[in-house]
Amino acid sequence: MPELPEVETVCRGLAPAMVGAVIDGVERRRENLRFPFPDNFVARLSGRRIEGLARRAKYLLADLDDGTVLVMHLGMSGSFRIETSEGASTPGVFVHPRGPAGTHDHVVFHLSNGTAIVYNDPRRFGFMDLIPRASLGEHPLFAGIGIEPLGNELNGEALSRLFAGKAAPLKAALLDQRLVAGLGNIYVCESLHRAHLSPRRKAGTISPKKGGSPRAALLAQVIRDVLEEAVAAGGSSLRDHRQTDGTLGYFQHTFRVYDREGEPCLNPGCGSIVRRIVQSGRSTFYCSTCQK
DNA sequence: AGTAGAACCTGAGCGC
DNA sequence: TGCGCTCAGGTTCTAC
Repeated sequence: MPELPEVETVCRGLAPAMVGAVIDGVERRRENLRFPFPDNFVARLSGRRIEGLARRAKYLLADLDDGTVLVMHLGMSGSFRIETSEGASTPGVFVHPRGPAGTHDHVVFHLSNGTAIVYNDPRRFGFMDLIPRASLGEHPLFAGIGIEPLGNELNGEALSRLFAGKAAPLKAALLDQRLVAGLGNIYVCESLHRAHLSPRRKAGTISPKKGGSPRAALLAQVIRDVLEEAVAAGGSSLRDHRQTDGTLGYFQHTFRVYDREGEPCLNPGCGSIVRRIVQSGRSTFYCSTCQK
């Protein structure tokens, strides 16, 4: 489910409820998600004040007042919702659309402001960890992670440098979190279509010369554009993904290729059929006429 | 160096 | 109504 824009949307939705609040208690309803919870998870969180909430790549980072960071990854199907003490009839409170209430609600943070932050994750590919702020950068999760696509580091020169000499397809290189951190299957497909670049092209060929190229600069720019537009739209709502207040993101209405196999390419004057291929075990959608 | 495949899970959608 | 199959936003491992 969540790529960078979805995690950013979740972060912005949770921040008003979480930042400044004290964690009065935590319900941890199972022993593990993708990984076991860290030792003494509940005890280490209880009584802590949340000083900030941020996103890095696809991770949510909650800064606690004891110098640790609560790290959260949503996997494929994780989502948060905010519940107030007034209950489900309160405007803005997410009511799960189907299934028995509470199914797949694995963690609940009870906050001093009366709200409960509920983590739901049917497939349980998400995980949570507690890491000292001072050593976050050296932690295996973050050491060697790639550049932030919405930060200042992403430009044509950076892409050229990162992809130089790589024989892997552009699609695989863009999905590699060690190079650029935060892109997922949807936004890679969309970005490559906008940049008119084939997902099958060798990554090293976007910039045959050192120091960048118009092609690399264009790719960097469309990645930023696509991500920023998706964040502005509140993310995509594939299947059961929703924002923290239960409303649907609507960026999926602007997909140009993703999940459009067999439908016409939307580039003006093209009209070729969008194709689906499999790369690195993932579906790739693209227009073989427009993307070279 | 790359890639294919499998693994971790549940649920939706489809053909029959 | 239900069975069996494929697919799904992520990541990480093994085996060629």
